[in-house]
This record gives sequence, structure tokens and C-alpha cells, in this order.
Amino acid sequence: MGRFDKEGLKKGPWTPEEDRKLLSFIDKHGCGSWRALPAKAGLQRCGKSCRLRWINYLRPDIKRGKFSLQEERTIIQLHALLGNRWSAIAAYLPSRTDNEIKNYWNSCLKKRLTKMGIDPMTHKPNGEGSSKYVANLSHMAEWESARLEAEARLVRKSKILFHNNNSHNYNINPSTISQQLPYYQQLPCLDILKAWQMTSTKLPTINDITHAILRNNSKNKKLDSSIPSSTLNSSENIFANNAPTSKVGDDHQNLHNLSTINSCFEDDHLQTELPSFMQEFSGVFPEYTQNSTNGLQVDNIMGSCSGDFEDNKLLINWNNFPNYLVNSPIDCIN
DNA sequence: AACCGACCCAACCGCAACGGT
DNA sequence: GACCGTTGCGGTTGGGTCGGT
Repeated sequence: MGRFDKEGLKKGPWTPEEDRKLLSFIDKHGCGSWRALPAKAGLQRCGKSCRLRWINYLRPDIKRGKFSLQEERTIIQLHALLGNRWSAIAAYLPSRTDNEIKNYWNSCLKKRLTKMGIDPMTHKPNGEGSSKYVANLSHMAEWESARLEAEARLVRKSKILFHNNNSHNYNINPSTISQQLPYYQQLPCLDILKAWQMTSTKLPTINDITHAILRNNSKNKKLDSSIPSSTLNSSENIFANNAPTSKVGDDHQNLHNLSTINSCFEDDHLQTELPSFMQEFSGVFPEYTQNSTNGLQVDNIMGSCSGDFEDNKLLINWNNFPNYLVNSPIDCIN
């Protein structure tokens, strides 16, 4: 049973016994080097095959089974923005693998969009008969794409600035930042990026960066170059307590995400600047909804962002922001 | 029951990216 | 900067399943 390659390594479907061996080994020793793993685990497989089996099938945090309507919408929206970047899309759906999303797209969603008269690759309408809502999508996708690019640039710039200023201090020299950048991109948000680089492979979300920017801006510009563990812990606690709380009650979009930052913000300057900062995050987003007669349809939704100070707490309302933006990681491209 | 085509999805393959030397 | 080993990613394949005839 089973195929073998020229080096005698097994190929093809995994047996329950092989799964058990791999699971038991990773449980005891972790992943480590995939190349060395098969021999140590007593498997006649190549490391690549073991890695794939673990990532796409055996990992305990994988959610299996039917995709929910919310997941479908998220995939379609993200595909419009990111294209076939399955791993990036999978990052927004933490319990689904890129392979699973890719398969679901190719076998189901792509066909559904085609049936609706939408080109699944460009997300543009194919013919005259397409809904007027769909006609707006490409424009919105471009807009969103530009937004994501801009956010990625922010992260890149921050990283560069961090490296330039590394081991000195976190003062930002405005002349090193393009004057073309919008207000929020000119703000320093370096400590959180450094914290992420040092402690986690998880990418920061818009929300995380918002917190970082506001926190840094509220400080007296000069920050210690090395982040003490107490600061890191504090950051982690702030974020842990402030994941946006979705109040979605059913499948219809009525997102109202609230972030509370439990820090002291008595900085008058920050309070003055806050409205324009919030404005930068507001805009129009494509939103897919399920229509019982016509299947999926695309609507424009207006997401707006507002902030209030209350008892030294900053409350950020992500009004009508789609989850995929509020909770989305931002690509850190070198 | 047998055949066939469509569909689904786990797994493979090749290439790109990354990190260490 | 070049090289090399390893890992990650996206496209593709192949085999099992299902439904229609």
C-alpha cells in the first residue's frame, strides 16, 4: 500500500498510525526541524510531507467542517483586496488553513461568483445583467487595496525608523518621514512594533497600532530604547483587555466594535488631534450580504471611527467597521 | 448494478523567500 | 554578496465520493 519515491520515502495519504506517530512526537518534542523530524518520529516520510500534514490537518487549533456565512463573506472580501494570497487571507481566519480556504474558493466560491456574473479574479462584473452594487466593487477594492498598502508602508517606515534609531532613542525626526504621509502615518508607533518583533510572530492589527500610536503620542516623545519586561507585560495586558468586542447578533452586518484603552490620556495635544486621526480610519467598505432570491449581493457600508475620553479612558468606537478590518493583521513587508 | 462525469480536498510539486555562514 | 539548507506559499494533481443516467 502507498507510493514511495526513489529515496524510499512514503507518499500519498497518511494512515492513522502515521498520524499518531507524528502527533505523539510533536506533542513531546515540538516541531523543531522538519527535516530531522521524520527519522526521530519513526516515519518514512519527508519533512515537507510531515509539515504539511501537521499544518493542514493535525494541528489542534484547526476548525473543520462547513464554512459559515460570515467566513464566506470574509473570504470573498479579502480575495477582492488581496487576490490569491491564501496565507494572508488565512491569517484573518485563524482556525482555517490556507489550503482549506484555497480549496473552498476554487471549488465553491469562485463558481458562485461566476454564476452571479462576477469575474472571480477581478471581482468585476462580467456583463450588463450584473447588479449595480457590483459595479462599485472594483473601485472599492482599489480603494481598500490602497489603504492596506498605506498601512503596510506605515509598518515598513516604522521598522526602518526603528532600525535607524535602534539603541539610541525613539525620537522621530520629522525630516526622515515623507511629508506626503497622512497625519496618522507620521505618528511614531515604534515600541509596539519592537515589542512584536521581540516577543511574537503575531502581526499587529490596526487596532493594536492605533493603541500604540496613541500611547506613544501621549508620552513625552522620549522613550527608553530597551523595552523593559514590565512595559511589555503592560502592552500585552492592554491589548488583551481591548480586543474589539463584536456585538454581531446574527448574520447581518451591524458591527459596532468598541475598544477601551485603560490608560491615562491627559495630553491636551492628543485630544486636539484625535478627530483628524479618527477621520483617517473612516471610509466606505464593500460588504457582501446574503439575499434569499439573488444569492450574494454587494452593498456599500460606511465605516466610521470615533473616540471619546471618559475618566481617563479612551473609548474608540469602530462604527460599522467590518471585522476583517478591525481585527485584521497588517502585512509587515520588508 | 454499472458506468460516467462532476466535485471535493488531501497531498504533492516547484519555486520563492528566508536565515545562517 | 554568494552560497546553501530550510521553510513557506500557491498552483496543480490524483483519488475517493456522490449523484445522475
